[in-house]
Amino acid sequence: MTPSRKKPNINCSPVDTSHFFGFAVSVDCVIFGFDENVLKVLLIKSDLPTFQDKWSLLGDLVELDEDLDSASYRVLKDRTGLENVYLEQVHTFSSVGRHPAGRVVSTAYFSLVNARHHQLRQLANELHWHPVADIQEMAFDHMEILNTCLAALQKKIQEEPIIFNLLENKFSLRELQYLYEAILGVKLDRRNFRKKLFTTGLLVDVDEMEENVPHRPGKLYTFNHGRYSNMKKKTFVGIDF
Amino acid sequence: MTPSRKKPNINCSPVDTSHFFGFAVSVDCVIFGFDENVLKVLLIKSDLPTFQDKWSLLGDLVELDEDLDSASYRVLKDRTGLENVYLEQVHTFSSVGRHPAGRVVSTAYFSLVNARHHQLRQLANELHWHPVADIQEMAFDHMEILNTCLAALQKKIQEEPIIFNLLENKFSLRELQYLYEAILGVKLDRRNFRKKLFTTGLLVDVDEMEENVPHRPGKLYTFNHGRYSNMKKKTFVGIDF
DNA sequence: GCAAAAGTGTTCACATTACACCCATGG
DNA sequence: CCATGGGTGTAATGTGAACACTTTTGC
Repeated sequence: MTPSRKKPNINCSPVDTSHFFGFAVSVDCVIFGFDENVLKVLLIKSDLPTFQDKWSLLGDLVELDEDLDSASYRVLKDRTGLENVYLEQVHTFSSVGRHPAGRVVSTAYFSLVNARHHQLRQLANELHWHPVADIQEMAFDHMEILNTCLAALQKKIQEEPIIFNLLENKFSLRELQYLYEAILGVKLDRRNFRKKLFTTGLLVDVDEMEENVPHRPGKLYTFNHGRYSNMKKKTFVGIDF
Repeated sequence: MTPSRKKPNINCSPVDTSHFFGFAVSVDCVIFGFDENVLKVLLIKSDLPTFQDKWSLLGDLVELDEDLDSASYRVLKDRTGLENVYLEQVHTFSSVGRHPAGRVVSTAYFSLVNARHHQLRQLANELHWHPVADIQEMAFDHMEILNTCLAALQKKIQEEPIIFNLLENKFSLRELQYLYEAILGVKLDRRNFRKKLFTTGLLVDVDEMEENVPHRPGKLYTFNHGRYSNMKKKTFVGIDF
């Protein structure tokens, strides 16, 4: 390869760069959901000969007139039917041989959706929820992408209260605690958990109880979006365990 | 745009994707240094007509046979002459109109170098260190990239001891404290700072003193790489203020 | 001797942890 | 009445923040 210092630089001088415009760019979405007290991810089966019958993340090529965030939202909307979902860019994967179709650089996003509140579209290719803990092998470099996004999720839920995107609008403290435990892979003390969550001031008691549970019903809460927006302006909101 | 659900998907089915291979991919490196008790960043002047005389980050187009990390290392080596520098991918920027030469998606990295221990190469285009705090305007979307990378640096130095990459091999506690203060934009209590740093066990007293300082010389320390590697295996090393 | 920074401990407030019993509901 | 989880408080420990004086060197 020609040393770049002998070559004009794209940020610096006008130059014929046509030979560089040979990349495709894609997004891959790690769509997390929570169901049956287990953290799940939405996967599809690959038909590519190279990865016959391996599971793959949901992704797509980015159009030439589209940015990465828009492409991710598009994938999410097309696959889950949901809009206004939580979506966060994590990392860009660029190994030279990572895609058999050619030089495809892919930016990974994770998103958090309510696994019960959406209808899966395009049920072809066996679009399904899979328990994250059970996944051992995937197509492309998607196992690495999944692991990277899971680590990002674990870190992020201890910094900001994005976890509520995975729950119904109303939820019990038990559901919330099981969700934290499922994502972090730890057991938490119930009393300390309740104390900490209440002191954040981010839970609103909606004065309703669980129904149809085979035990004493718990209170239901919603996430206080308004209060969180105010807090964010001033300082970060840590929820550490 | 055609809804993607009517279109074969790159992760799923073989498909003619040639019309997507029209992107260029670049890297932009936010190269941080510390000198005169000020956090600085290495910039170059742009010759592009659109951004005449604006300052720009160091970046380059990625070759078709090169991944993003390699491209960043190449830029760094070419510009600073340094190898084995700390380099970390931060975010990928993809606004449709962000580069006048065409559709260029750029992945931002920050890197930490010792601003005194390298020789600037390619002194054309006024390659120079600039105090981060003084920068108001830049070419392209580089102001946004710089701000994003600075925020990433601020966060990261409170999670892992990467900050030592900005100092000489031997440093005084005062230099280290001033560096934390410069990056975080806060004042720290000297006694508490020393206490905290010593309890990490990451400082080795090299039994030398500062020389040629107009005041009582302080002890010099080095960063305990070996101990840090061991700690990393077990748990993360937080340095919070 | 003066200016400048090195070096050094204690106290207080707050946050985190560990831990056990009674209560409400469904079956 | 039994199984299941809901709901509650306190004591001990650890962590972060605030704070002042003496010492060493160069000039």
